[in-house]
Amino acid sequence: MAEIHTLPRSAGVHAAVFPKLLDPCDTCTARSLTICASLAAEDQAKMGALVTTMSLQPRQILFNEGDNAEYVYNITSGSLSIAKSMSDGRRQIAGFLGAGDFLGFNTKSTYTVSAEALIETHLCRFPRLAFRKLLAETPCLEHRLLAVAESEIAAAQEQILLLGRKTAMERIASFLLLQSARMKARGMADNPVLLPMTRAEVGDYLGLTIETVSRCFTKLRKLDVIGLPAPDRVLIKQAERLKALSEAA
Amino acid sequence: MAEIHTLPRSAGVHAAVFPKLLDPCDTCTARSLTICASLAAEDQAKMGALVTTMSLQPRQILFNEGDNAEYVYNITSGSLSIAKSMSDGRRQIAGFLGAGDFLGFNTKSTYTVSAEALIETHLCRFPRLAFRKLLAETPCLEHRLLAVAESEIAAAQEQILLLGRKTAMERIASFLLLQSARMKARGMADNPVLLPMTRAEVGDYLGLTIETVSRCFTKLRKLDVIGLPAPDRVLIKQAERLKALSEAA
DNA sequence: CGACCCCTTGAGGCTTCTCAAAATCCGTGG
DNA sequence: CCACGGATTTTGAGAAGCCTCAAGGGGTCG
Repeated sequence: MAEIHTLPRSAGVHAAVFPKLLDPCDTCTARSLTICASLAAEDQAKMGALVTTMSLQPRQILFNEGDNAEYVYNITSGSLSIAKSMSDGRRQIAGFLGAGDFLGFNTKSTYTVSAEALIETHLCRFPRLAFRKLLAETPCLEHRLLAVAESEIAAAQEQILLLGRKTAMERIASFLLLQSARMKARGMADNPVLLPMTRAEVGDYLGLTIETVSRCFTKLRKLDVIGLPAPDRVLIKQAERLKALSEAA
Repeated sequence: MAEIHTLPRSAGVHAAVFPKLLDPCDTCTARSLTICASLAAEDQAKMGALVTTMSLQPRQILFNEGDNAEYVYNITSGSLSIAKSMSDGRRQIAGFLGAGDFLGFNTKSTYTVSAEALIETHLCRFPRLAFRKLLAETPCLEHRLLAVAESEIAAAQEQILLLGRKTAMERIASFLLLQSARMKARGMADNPVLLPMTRAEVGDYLGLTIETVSRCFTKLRKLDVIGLPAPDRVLIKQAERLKALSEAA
C-alpha cells in the first residue's frame, strides 16, 4: 500500500500542497488575491489536518476508472499515467502527468479515468468535497484551476488530432518533440529526452502497438534523426527533420 | 458575412446570453450567488453594449485556429464543429457543439481550434477580455465554466479512447449512441438520431474516411441494427446490439 | 430536365496489427 | 566478476483492416 502520513500543521500548507495552483495568475484581481490569502490564513489549521502526503511505487494504481472520487491529488515528484480501458483489455492512455500536475478533480462523484504510477511518485491528497468547498470560497484558486483545465483541453485536442489523423511515424515524432518541450518547460535538460514509461505505455498513449513503436524508433535511428543510448533515453540529433516528420504527409 | 446586431439593453442580458452558464450550480454558495446577482445588476447596462448576437450559414467559419481570440461565444441555436487541421489538409474534428454550448474561452490570446457552422446557427458573442474581467469578479460564473471545462475534458478523454483503440465499426456505434444520448440530454427525441453533419464531417470526427463511414452504416443497416430513412436520420432498431458493437473486440 | 453534391459500392494497395522468435537489458546470486 | 533468469525490446513474416482510387446511384435546386 501507499505510504500515507499527515503534514505538520505548522507548514505553509497551501504553498506546499498546491505549488502550481497558487502561482501568480493573471485573472486574479487584487481583491480576489486578498480573499485567497485571508482564507489561507484562517483555514490553515483545518486544512493541515485534511492534507496528507503519500508515495506510490512503479505500476502502483492510485485509483481506477469508476472508483468513488474521494480525493483530489497534486503531484510532488515522479510521474503517472491517466488511462481508460475497455472490457477486453484494450487500454488508451489519455496523458502523462508530472511534478506540479493536478488530478482527480471531478464534478462527478466517480473518477472518469484510472491513474497509475510510472515511477516512484510522491503526491499530496486532499478530500474532494473539502477541496470543492475551499474552491467555492477561493476565487484565485478557481482561476488557476480553470486555466489548468483550459490547457488540458488544448492538450487533449492536440492528442485527438494525433490519434485521428497522424501516421505511426508522425505520432512518434510528435511525441518525442512534445516530451522534449515538456521537460524544457519544467526547467530540465530538453535534449536527451527521458522516457519514464515503457514501450507498451508509449504505444497505449499513441494508439499503437509496442512493435510499431519500436520499429519507428529503429527507423528514426537508422535515418540518424535520433540516437538511442538506452531504451529510455532518446537523443535528438536532427530536431528540424524530426519536426518535419511530425507532420509529413 | 455573419449578421451582427446589438441586443436591446433592457433585456435580461445574462440570462439571454449565457443561459447554460447561469443555471443553478452546486458549487455556488449563497454568498457567491449574491455577488453574482449584484454584479449582474450593476454592470448590466455596460454589458448590454458589449454583447452582440450573430448568425452563421452552413459551412460558414466563425474563427480559425491561430486567429486572434477577440471574442467568446455562446450558441443560441444550431450546431457547429471544432476542428484542427494539418498543413496538407488532413482535418480532425475535436467536437460538435449545439445550443447552450460555449466556445472561444482561452487563456491564450489565439484560438487553438477552428469553428465552423454545420447548419444555420445563432450565437451571442462577448469580447474575450471583458468576459475574463467579468469572470474574475463573478465566482458563480466561474464555477459554472469550470464544471463545463471538466465535462469537456471527460468527453475528450472518451474520444481519445475511441480514436486510439476502437475499430471503425465500434467508432460508428459509439458515435450513434453518443449522439442519441446528447439529444436526450437536450430534451429532444433520442431515437431517430438526427445527424446535422455530412459523412465527411462524421469521418473527420471519428478519424475515418467517408467511404468507411458509409460502409459501416450500410453494414449496420444490413444487420438490422439501425434503419436509414434518410442519410441524415438514423433509426436505432436494436439499442442493445448497437451497444455491444460499440465495444466489441 | 440537367447539373451538382452527397452518398454508396467496388477493387486493389498500404499501413499497421498479430503472432512468433531472437536479442538486449537488469537485477540477483554464485 | 561472471552467470543466470525474467522482463523488455527488437526484428521478422504474414494477415487484416482501413484507405485510395474509381465509378455508379439518389436527392435537390435551378
